[in-house]
Amino acid sequence: MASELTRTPRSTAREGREKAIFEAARSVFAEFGYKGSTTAEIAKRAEIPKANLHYYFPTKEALYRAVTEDVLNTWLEAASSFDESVDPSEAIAAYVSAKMDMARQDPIGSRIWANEILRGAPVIGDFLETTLLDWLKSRETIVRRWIKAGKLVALEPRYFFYMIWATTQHYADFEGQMAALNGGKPLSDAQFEAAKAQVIATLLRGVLPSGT
Amino acid sequence: MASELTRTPRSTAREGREKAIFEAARSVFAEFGYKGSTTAEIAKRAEIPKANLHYYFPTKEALYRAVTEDVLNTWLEAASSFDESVDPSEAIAAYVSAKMDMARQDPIGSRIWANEILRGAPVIGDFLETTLLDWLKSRETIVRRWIKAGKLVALEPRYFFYMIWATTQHYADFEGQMAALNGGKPLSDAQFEAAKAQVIATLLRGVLPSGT
DNA sequence: GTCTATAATCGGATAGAC
DNA sequence: GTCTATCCGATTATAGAC
Repeated sequence: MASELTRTPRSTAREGREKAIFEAARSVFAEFGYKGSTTAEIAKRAEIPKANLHYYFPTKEALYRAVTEDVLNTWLEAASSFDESVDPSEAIAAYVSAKMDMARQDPIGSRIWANEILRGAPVIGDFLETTLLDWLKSRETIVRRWIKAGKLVALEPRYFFYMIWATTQHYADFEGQMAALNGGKPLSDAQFEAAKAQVIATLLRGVLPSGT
Repeated sequence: MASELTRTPRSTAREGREKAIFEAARSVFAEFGYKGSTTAEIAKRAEIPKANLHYYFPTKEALYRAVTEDVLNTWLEAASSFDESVDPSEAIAAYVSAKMDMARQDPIGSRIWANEILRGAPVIGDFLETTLLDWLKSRETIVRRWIKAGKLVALEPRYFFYMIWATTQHYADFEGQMAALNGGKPLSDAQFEAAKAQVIATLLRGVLPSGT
């Protein structure tokens, strides 16, 4: 019938509401952390009654876990950009660039991660000890190979990755501080691109041998 | 009398309890942020009844403000280490070293700051826009002078300071993540000193002209 | 000054009407 | 599927005994 053809399919309506709740939850969890967030505030930002939220996500923790899992998947996607080149300077530039773009496009995801670490990582602790550690170890091997080949100065790869993570995620996690120092306005696209270019340049200069 | 001489003076007893509450509050606020923290948990960690806490600090917010103000003072103390030398390489090394030591010795202070920024800096916003911005501007002037004198490569000073802040504070804010990647144990003193030396070396190499 | 008891409110979750 | 009404434990804060 007409109603069958014109109305939004049931499953799509559900997906739309779930997505609204999900996005609202992301913004609240990013701002207040798990404990400081309330289902009432999430429901308010999703513009639905609180009870309705509990219909789609039975508990606050289930909603938090769904949000967190999504953040980890996004992180892994960006991580893959490290592999796309064999030359250290290209690999590092591509990875840092991807992480900077991620900080710009999805600062909320980065903040959810930061809040989770700050409270002791009760939910993503396993991910850190397994998937993340595996990723890190395998990339450390690549970096050590570069060092042996004289393509990179001698350094402990792990602390170099920490430096990359810190610097890039700072543009997401401390966006508010940067805005306060920028006349109350977030970095413009031009400012951000300048920052990104400088971060890449300083990091590369810091680890590539002289005269490269 | 004997009791006058042997017992802890009244003011000292008060100071001791205030300090216990203060330290407990620091650890709780650092872990859960303002909203996620409860006065009950703070009282528990201070090992006093909850009502007693409210005697010394009338409200949760008053306690939070006291804790936050202390963090800002500590930050400013470390900031002064940037001035102690005129040579860029020495000034930068001294500042980064001081910030790294701060991250190691007072990670809680750094985490309180991070949590405050993550929720939009409602309490320290004024500090950021006035004192911190003034500090940053004056140091940018110094850095620009070095660049003009050929002592530093061309760069936007602000993003360089962001890089220093990000990298050093990462060792406080993401200590939990680093521990998870280090077999569940925090960085040893030796590991931390190696990281600190590498951070300084990479940053200096990244901004000093070739052959310095 | 200290602490027990409690008021007042908030927050997570559910029952049950529609 | 949706939402109003509500339960009940948690949380901030205070009153008032000691």
